[in-house]
Amino acid sequence: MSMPGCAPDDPLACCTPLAREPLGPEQAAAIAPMLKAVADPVRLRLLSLVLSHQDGEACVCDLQPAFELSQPTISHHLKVLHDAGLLAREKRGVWVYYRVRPEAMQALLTLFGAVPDPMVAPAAPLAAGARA
Amino acid sequence: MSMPGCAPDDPLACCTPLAREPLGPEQAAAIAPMLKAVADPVRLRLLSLVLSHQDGEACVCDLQPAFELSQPTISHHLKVLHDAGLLAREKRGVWVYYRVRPEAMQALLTLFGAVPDPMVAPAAPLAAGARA
DNA sequence: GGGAGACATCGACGCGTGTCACTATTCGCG
DNA sequence: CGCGAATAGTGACACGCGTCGATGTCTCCC
Repeated sequence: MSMPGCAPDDPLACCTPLAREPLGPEQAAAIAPMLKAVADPVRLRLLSLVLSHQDGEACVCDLQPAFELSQPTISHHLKVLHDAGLLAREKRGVWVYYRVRPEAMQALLTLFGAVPDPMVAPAAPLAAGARA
Repeated sequence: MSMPGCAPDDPLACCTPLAREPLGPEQAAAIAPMLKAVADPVRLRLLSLVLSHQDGEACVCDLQPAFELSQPTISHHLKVLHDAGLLAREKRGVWVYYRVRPEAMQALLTLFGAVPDPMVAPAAPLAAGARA
């Protein structure tokens, strides 16, 4: 109970696969904000835009023209993504460049990752009940 | 299904990787509901519970005791997950069994997958995406 | 057939959140 | 050194959503 990963407050380091075991309330509450951050059309497009942009980074002035939203609104969404750990900020001159954090993507992949048969259950007499 | 890929209203069949190209407003609007469905602690736990339950399925009476929520609330969350295409319903006798739809999980994995480490794949049609 | 249990639906309430106009801050440039 | 541009913060408003109690529907069992 000490180190087995999954600090309940660090969804990036944690993110037990959903299928591995029943998620505890604390873990769920820790992970949900990251998903809430992604669960918005504008933020989804922002992520996609940053990912597909030159060198994988983009500043607000690059992103805003893609939307019909005010600049504070775009800034707000970027802050949400940043606070959720999905985007990294770097200020260069007058511009602020955003970049997707690979750990976050990895965490999401781990979360929804299928239960890979070869991955776990070495000695577990679990009978491998599922999908036999 | 035809294969042109990415019908804008079918996030399950669609789900272009976020990093592949900038997501269009319609696509983002189509995918967001599925993510919104998952972006809730209770629903996250419900998914996890169903996935880890015996035979990968569970009825409401199996799930409700794990929460301190009313039965209608649990039913509501299950409906949200069902409407989002994440859960399949099957009524057997008096009980209703829920099961996670693998296509949905696959769609989510596809969405967040393909994070370009080596930049782009030139014209490679083989994709070879999965970790093989 | 009637009663009991499992689950869904409905209507209502309160909080969270996406949006905007306005304002503040920070930096480069002349 | 002061002005303008890029970005973030603030307060307000409207809508969405999670929750509940009450009620409806269906199915099994005696």
